[in-house]
Amino acid sequence: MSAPGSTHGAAVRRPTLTQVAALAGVSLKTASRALNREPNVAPDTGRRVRDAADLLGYRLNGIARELRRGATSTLVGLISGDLANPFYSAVASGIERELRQHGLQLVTANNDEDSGLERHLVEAFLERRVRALLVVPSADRHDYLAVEGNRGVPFVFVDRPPNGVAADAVLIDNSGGARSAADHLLGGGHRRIALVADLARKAPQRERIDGFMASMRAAGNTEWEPYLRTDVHDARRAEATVRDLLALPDPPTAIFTANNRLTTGALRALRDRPEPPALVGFDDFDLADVLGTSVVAHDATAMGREAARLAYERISGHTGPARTVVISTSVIARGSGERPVR
Amino acid sequence: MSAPGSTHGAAVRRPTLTQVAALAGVSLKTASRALNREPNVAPDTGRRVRDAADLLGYRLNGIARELRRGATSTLVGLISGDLANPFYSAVASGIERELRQHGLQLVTANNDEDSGLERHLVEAFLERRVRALLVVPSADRHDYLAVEGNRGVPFVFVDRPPNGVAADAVLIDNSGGARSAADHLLGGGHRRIALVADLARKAPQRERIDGFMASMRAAGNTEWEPYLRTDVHDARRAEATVRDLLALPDPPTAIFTANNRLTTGALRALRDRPEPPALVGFDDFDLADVLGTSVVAHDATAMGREAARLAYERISGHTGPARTVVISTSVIARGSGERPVR
DNA sequence: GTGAAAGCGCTAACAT
DNA sequence: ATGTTAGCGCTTTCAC
Repeated sequence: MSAPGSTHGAAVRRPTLTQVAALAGVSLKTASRALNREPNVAPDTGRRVRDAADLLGYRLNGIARELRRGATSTLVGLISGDLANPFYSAVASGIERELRQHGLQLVTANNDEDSGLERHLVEAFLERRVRALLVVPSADRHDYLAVEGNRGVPFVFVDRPPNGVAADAVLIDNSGGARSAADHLLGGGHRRIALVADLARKAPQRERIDGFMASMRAAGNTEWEPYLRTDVHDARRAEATVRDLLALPDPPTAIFTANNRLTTGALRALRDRPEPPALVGFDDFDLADVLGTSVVAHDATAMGREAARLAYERISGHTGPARTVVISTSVIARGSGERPVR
Repeated sequence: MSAPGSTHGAAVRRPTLTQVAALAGVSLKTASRALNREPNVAPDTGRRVRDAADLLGYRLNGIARELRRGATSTLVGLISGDLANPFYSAVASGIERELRQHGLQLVTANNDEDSGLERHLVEAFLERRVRALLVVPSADRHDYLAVEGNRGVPFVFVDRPPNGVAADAVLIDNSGGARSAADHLLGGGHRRIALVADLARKAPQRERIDGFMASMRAAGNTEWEPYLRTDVHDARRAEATVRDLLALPDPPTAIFTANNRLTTGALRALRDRPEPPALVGFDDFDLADVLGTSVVAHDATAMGREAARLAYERISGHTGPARTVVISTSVIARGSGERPVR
């Protein structure tokens, strides 16, 4: 026996509009009109229909409605890395807020940084007839999307540019951000500056590396070269990498970490060091202020919001060439990046 | 003129199964069988159909399929607070991973801590015929859900218990966690212990407050009483509250903050203090190790995973009384909670 | 191994 | 102001 209010009685088939109409003593279409608050329904009829609906516990079948209205849902898909990474969750949060304003809902999926899975997810979303698809792509090429865009499903690339297909994108000024970090450290008199970066084949990392190098070149500095470390993919390896750097005979006097995970690892390695090197990290993070960590900051939530906005404009019928929105960066000096050369 | 590979040509209506069948020269049903890899299709026929589908850029219409199959989607809804809060995003990440194993997809929505909006979102999800609904509820009562559960949509409450309706739930051992934090501080010799808590009307906070008080009572300690601060709802107010506490004539020698946001605020207030009080925070967080912050930890991702598991069992037909899974906590000593009494 | 007909629950078009 | 008919794109009978 179920307790009163139990949510676990036997599943009862949901009532349909036909049943509501029958109970209210009106035709199907009248019931539809009444529940959708369309004009041309007598107030009394409307009330009778709504009472019948309440009595039966009727709830509109969105699937049937969507099929009839043209097989297009109110869903927008987001394919990204793990939401447990604060960068992705900040992006998702920005997207969700923007979409909600337009009555759209966000469906999220994690690509596990696997391009095969990513493609599979794209297909699944398209089958579900999402109105738009936002992707923080893991795949290196996206040719297979070209045919889709022409079928009216707008794509927006987030954080990483499209490759092999023209599509809207929202990107961070990676190169500029990296240059300003590098200049910041050069300005402090540093010459032996280490760069710890993630997978160099991903565009954002490549741009950060290139930006950093451009600054060094402009300053006529080549002393940084022995301290370049790329393809460091998680915090643990970043920690080990930084420890190794500091154990060198001529250790770097400053370190630039190219994303939030790497900064975390570096902070662990620098912990308890009496005379830590200067440190600037790409991506701001919670408690960076308390830790006194200087960063290249940007607004990930705004990035999500802009991506959702671009998608919404396409959904609303905007046509025209692909657009790219660039999110600016700024150096926030909190101490770690201003440590003197030792 | 669109560039080749442009995603923004005119929207072309998607081909239907009927068109694929016509092109392949078979009947609608045979095409359906072939694409769904059902038995009883000649290999050659199957190939012809799939070629036709590729040629047309056919993609199954999931909406039509779902309608025909009984108007139930492969979506599972999650209604929670802002994903920008790492607690919620960790929960979402755990849910998403678990659901994916079963071919289900996660749809997220933010309730903005507003019970009216929450109810609206519940209705929207039900209209979309989600298979299950996971909620970190903001509303205080959930009676209105009772009628829904009986219609076969399983509800799982996450982090906060259902009130007014029987439903599955995944909860943290808030009381036990708070007691162990309190005991930890008492064990360090502290007597004037401040408790900084969020909205006391939310169950998790109330339980943490009650657990803390129970420990104090058991230890015969009443000295903490002047230092109780509740309804501190964000990091900024937590920072101010802690500053105020420390400015008292007899400041507390230890502080217990009842969630991650409040701990963040407290850390800001304690920053640069020469002799900070002891601090233990509820909820673990990134970089707590670097900051040396002692916490009551629990596994938010596991919480999401358990919630998804409960939901999936209901979806798969499990009936029976509502179950509650309790996620255990543990104190992680990192220094801040072990500071001596001064 | 293949096909014809019916219908999921709703809304659009066209009566009345 | 209300009702009738048709049909969205698919899967499910049931027949061949």
